[in-house]
Amino acid sequence: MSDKQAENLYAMRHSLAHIMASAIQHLWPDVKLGVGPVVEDGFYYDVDLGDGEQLSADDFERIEAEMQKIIKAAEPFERLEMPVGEAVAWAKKYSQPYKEELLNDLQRSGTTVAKDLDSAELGLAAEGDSKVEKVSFYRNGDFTDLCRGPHVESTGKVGAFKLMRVAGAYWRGKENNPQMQRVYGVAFATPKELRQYLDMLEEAKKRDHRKLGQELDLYVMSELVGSGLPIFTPRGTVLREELAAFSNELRQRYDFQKVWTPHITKKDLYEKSGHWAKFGDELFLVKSQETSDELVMKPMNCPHHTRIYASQPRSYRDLPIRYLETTTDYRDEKTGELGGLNRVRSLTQDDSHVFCRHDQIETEIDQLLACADELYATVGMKLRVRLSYRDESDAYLGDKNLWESAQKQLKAAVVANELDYFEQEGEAAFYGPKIDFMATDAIGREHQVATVQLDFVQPERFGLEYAAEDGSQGQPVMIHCALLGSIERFLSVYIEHTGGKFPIWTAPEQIRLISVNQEPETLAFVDSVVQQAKKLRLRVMVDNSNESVGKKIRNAEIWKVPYTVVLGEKEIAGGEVTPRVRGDMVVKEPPRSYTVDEFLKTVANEAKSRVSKTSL
RNA sequence: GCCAUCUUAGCUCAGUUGGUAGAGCAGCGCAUUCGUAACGCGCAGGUCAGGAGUUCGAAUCUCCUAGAUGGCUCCA
Repeated sequence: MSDKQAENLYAMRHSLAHIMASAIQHLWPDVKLGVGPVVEDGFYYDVDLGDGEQLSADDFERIEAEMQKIIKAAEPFERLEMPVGEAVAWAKKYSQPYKEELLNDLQRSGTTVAKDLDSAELGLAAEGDSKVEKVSFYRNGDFTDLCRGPHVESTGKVGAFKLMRVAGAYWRGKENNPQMQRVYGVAFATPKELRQYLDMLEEAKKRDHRKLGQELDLYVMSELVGSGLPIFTPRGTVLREELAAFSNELRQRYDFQKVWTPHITKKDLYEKSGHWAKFGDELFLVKSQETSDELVMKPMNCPHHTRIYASQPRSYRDLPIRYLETTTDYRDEKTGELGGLNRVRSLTQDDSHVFCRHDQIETEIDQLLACADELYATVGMKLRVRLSYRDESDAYLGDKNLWESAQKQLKAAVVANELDYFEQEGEAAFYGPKIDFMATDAIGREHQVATVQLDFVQPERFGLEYAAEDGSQGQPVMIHCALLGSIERFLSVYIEHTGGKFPIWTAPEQIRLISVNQEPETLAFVDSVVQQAKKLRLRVMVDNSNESVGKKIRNAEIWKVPYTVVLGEKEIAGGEVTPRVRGDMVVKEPPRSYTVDEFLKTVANEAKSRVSKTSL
């Protein structure tokens, strides 16, 4: 899309927000309007119908019909400006208290907007940081709204749209503000693009990891266990363990050592690290019935790893020291935030911590970037990174100058590795800046996955030291890294990315053997193949049920098994098999026969080399 | 945590204005012994999420609780 097209699409979406607000105002004349910005794929408008009246999806048809009327009328968008004071009077006159509040803030702060407001998002009027004197309005037909534009020429030129959903949203995103109703719409320049977008949503629905998780028997939830606490079945556990093993293997190439830490600890550990002050209300508390100890479930692992480091005097020669632990943490997330595997209360991290000297930071980060690169190339997801910096708030610990240099070092590493990156303030951890990896899945959605974090704060708080070359005491730097992130979240992404069609190396079931009949000779032959496969550590399952071959093939397809092999008289006689290959893996046609040994060894090699296509 | 919607058999879903629950698949049994996406017949399976209320009568109406979904807020 050219810049010009993008601008035009933006104006269309923005104009649609106005048209929707206008339509809602026609239908509910007393509506109080909030803000109506453009968002990814569309727009929304926050409205308050008053008296607690609620919109529902059932109202969309009426609203859309009213919007179509406005569109048909092709009302021109007119821009008008007025001094802020006059604008406040306007808001009062039309009893628009939310607009009035925005305008008052605008006037009072003297700059574009109060700090918590993003003028672009709010569609606000002023530009630059200079004192605001005038604000702009846009008018179409009988509807006028505070807005900085731009808009399309007339309501007739807004492309194709669809109202999608309505949801509660706090006024200005503040939890204690009144809750308004946010009506979302998607919009595109042409009906065809809208269609494509809706098709993508359909596809996403088909791939939903919660749906596939059930269909493919990967994990279950139980009300007896609690929300946000997924339980992994044998199949799901294979996925978890294969992925974790790969993540570990990558780092073990760089001499990371596995460690192990308990899941509960005294809260003193987190008071020292600084986590208690920041996340105390999201920790699970554990009470000892024996002593007066107040324990907590660990929400992360870095403070534990500092205990291993600190357990011995360290020399500059010992560094870097690299610990690796794949372990489960527990966080008491708010119930409304839980969903599938994406956000859980028991999350497993493939966590690692490097303790190193300042002059080793660059090499260490390079190695971790290489690990992330290889992992995501293997699973077939494109990466870009977000450099997550601090902002000016007081949410961060440690010396500001150290932060500055840490942020610079992260950026330098990212640039040196020629990674596609963007920078964002306010996304850092409280103890240091991060490189956050964003992976794009098979249907174009981006997810946050791996992370590399630089930390000067915890070494200081824990008083970590090493004996430097000149005999003085140096302080190591910590580099946190998780390649998969949370394994649960990664799985949700991975399941949707693959659509449940897992490559050989992660497939819970790699080969399904189907017996043509239940004669003893057939079953014996099937069993001999199973024994050979097991020797090669292949995950093989047998379907010798009393069903038709067609039915059994169908089942194997439904379970998305990579290789399905029918075994009967022909195979027994010839000792050769003709594997049926799952559609997405095929690179060449037609299939041919292989000796059982040749077939199994090929599959074992594919698993070992983590390929996604078949070499058969 | 907040707002909205939802919860009927293992799964996917029917269930008309309140009159006491139904299908397909899966499961089990019988029959069949089958060649690359569904053979047939039969059987069993539900405190309609849980609780309280309104009513002669509640899957259906009201309230509470739990869980799920979509958002908001948050994410070490």
